[in-house]
Amino acid sequence: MLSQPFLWPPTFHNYKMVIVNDMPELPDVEVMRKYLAETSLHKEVKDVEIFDGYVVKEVSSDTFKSCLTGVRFEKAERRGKFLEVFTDSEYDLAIHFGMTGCLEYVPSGRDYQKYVRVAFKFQNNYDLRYVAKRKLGGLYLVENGDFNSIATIKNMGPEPLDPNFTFDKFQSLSKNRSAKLKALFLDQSFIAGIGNVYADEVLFQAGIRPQRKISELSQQELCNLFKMVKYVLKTAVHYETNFEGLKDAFLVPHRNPEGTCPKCGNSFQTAKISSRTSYWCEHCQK
DNA sequence: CACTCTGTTAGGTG
DNA sequence: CCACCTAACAGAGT
Repeated sequence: MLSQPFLWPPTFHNYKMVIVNDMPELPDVEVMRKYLAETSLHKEVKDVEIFDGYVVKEVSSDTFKSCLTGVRFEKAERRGKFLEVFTDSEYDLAIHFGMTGCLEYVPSGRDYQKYVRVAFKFQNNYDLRYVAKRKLGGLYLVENGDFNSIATIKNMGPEPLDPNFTFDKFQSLSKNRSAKLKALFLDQSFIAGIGNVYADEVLFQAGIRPQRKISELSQQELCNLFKMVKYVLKTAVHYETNFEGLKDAFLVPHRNPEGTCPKCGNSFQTAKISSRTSYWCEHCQK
């Protein structure tokens, strides 16, 4: 998503599509949530077209289609990297975008782009289409708002931007954890919604290298790390993950092999940590 | 052709 | 049983 600047910002009212190219994490899913809420609520779903049943999880395509035909989407919430769509029926919908998923709201007659997997066709002759190049995400049918029937959601750690997620909670979660910080932030059962890119960003803003362990941080470092979790995600949501607003102070827009640190100008270090590529600044992160 | 990218989980180890 | 680690998968891009 972050590497598609020419399509930003998404325009809700003339229904320009939201394209997520890569790596939807909490802020990206939040953009998608707003997009769905702006475009797709309170309209009857006349039909559900499933082009690739692989992305429909846990129930058959037929069940999925028949349970959601005739409903209206009433509310869109987010839990970690999941979008939770409440309908006016006993069935609700959860959407995970995997690595490459996105949504587009377009007139029903518009040609299908190559990777449309499912289309919800509304009464007003517009579609909400789930588009995904790689099929790592999926659509889940849940009953009576019980999103905890999805194991990943059930096991999720706290929602980082929830005001109830306080430093005390963060500190107690951090006790007895010996994994590298990078691996810890990738763990959705530790804190929900952070992925490879924003894990690097949080550690960059906190000035802490990804290989370190949470048990060896000073109280001041731990406190700062907690603040940066909130700050980074809040800022990315504020700018709707648009690079322009982030490029002067954030690592993310420069997170590529040629990129340099926006604070000191040095090249980034990269390494595989927890089998994921990490970027960090040797000078700014200790 | 070999290998990259990442979110999630399965499976192994201690 | 849990914390942790690694491999595997999806597939187009390099």
